[in-house]
Amino acid sequence: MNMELKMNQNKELKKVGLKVTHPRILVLEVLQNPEKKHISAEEIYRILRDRGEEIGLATIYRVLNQFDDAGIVDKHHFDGGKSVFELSDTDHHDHLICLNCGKVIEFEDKIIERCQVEVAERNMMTLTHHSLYLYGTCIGGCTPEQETSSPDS
Amino acid sequence: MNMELKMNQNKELKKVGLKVTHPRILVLEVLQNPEKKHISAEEIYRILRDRGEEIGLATIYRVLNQFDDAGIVDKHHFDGGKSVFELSDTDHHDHLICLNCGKVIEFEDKIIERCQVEVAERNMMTLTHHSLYLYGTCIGGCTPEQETSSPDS
DNA sequence: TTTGCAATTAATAATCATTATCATTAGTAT
DNA sequence: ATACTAATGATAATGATTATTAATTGCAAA
Repeated sequence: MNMELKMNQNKELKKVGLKVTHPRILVLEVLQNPEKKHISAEEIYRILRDRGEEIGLATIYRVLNQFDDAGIVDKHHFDGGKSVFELSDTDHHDHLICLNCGKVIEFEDKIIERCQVEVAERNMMTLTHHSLYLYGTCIGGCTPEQETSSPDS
Repeated sequence: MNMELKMNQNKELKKVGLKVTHPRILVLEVLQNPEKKHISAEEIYRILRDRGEEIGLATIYRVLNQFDDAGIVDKHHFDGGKSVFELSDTDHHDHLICLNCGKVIEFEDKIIERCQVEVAERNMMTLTHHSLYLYGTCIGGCTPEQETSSPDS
């Protein structure tokens, strides 16, 4: 890991009022991997342990929730049990998930966003947030166990 | 409970290839209450026990999952832990939930539906299903612990 | 109707993801 | 460097859901 990244991590943590500790840096580091932007606590734990780091699973959960509260990660509930987390440094987006290969595609749809606000207003409610997950299958086939994502519209 | 309802329940169960048993009728009965269309396994359990019925929580879960598989109920994952179930005899709809009073409003938005399909196609995927929950607060205030719902658009 | 048997049930133990506890350790402002 | 509070790791606890199992029950055939 290069120096610039570490600098950014420190600043990031200080900015949100969290002490710069080893576990927090490690978790941030894993989250910054562009090959795997959506990852569960358990997976982060495995990756770090395999790398030889001494870190507890409870700490991962604690740190992830702190990051979520601080607004630097987003927590998602895709179908199938466990939560996944992703750095929230990009703009808001929703997710499209392949049920075969697990690929996660990020997308943003202005029309959908606007309609949601309208639906809320029409029902005398103020929208605070939403959760939208689209599930489907890759056209033309795909092989299990991938993960890619790049905002799209 | 009147005779007509019981008849319908029997037919409903037979239609999907499930034997007509006491627990299944009881659960269907609770699900048919229009005052509380979205309800958790635990809540169904409490209602039936309070009514003096001898039924196990595990049975409720088993029956609800069978109903879900059979397509006669829909399972939802609103924010906050437990799943809620609802009879799927109405058309497809999504949900708008008040974070203060818990009110659940059903809505259907053709534009959102169409956009979702387009997003999937644009990304070379075939949409199989989706999960969309809007969270907000009632305009003008509301008191905790309600539940109402009626399809809207 | 009775019979026989596979499907279903109740109770309870087990599991899975996540959170709480608590004694120990480590940042950081002074 | 010191002190003091926040953070950590290990593990127990929790809450929701599922698996197990012995006993029961719906129901089709006789």
